[in-house]
Amino acid sequence: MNVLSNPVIRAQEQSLPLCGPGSVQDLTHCPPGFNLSSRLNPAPLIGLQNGQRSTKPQRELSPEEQQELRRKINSRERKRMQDLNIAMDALREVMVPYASSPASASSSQSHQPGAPPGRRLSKISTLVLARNYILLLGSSLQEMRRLLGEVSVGMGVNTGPVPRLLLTGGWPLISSPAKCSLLSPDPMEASLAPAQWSTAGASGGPLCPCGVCRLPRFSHSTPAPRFPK
DNA sequence: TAGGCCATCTGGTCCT
DNA sequence: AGGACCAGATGGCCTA
Repeated sequence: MNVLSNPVIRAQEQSLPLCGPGSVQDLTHCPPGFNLSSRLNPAPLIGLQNGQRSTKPQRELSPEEQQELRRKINSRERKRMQDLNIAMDALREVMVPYASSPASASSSQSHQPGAPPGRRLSKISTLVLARNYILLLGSSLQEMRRLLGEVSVGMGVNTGPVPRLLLTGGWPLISSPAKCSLLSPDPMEASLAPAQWSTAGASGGPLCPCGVCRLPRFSHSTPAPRFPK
């Protein structure tokens, strides 16, 4: 989203009231009886008897101070989310080559002017894709270790030039249970054939039914060089 | 028009 | 006390 075009942010920068008359903030964000004062200085917290949480009386803030504090908190949270999005974009940038893009293009979704056509990966797609890619790399590493071990034994060589790290194993494969196959693919199965991401629209492949990842299932295509040059 | 995705606000909780 | 983190709520935008 274009930050500069966001009315709320504009209001923030212009110190417009978030709620109440003249506010650009939607009224639904300001429920009936909205009272910033009561929010920043809440009445005795639910579940805490006799205000056990704070023994010190909260300093009473003037409405202006409350607004200023709220603006400050909002700004911090906005910054935090923007930093998170920057990191997500960096990850997305790395993962995009490994995801096939649908035919449809979205100008607003492709936030980069020179970005290739196609929809950009959603956040959850980026994360799931990255996770599976990491697992795939781990599987490849394991297989490579195995092959190197076979070669070493076949040649009657102990370890030779083979890096110890490769032979010692210890790749931190994730073994925690997950709801869907995409979120917990069998690493070895994933290593058997190169995985290819497909889209439901393009390939007709079934979407994952778990409702969490909302991504197409892995589909194995014809073997391709595992380490293309 | 429904659903997906997203940004933002907000209050609560935990940590330093 | 202040900041970081989190989750729920909400509205906007876009696509099928």
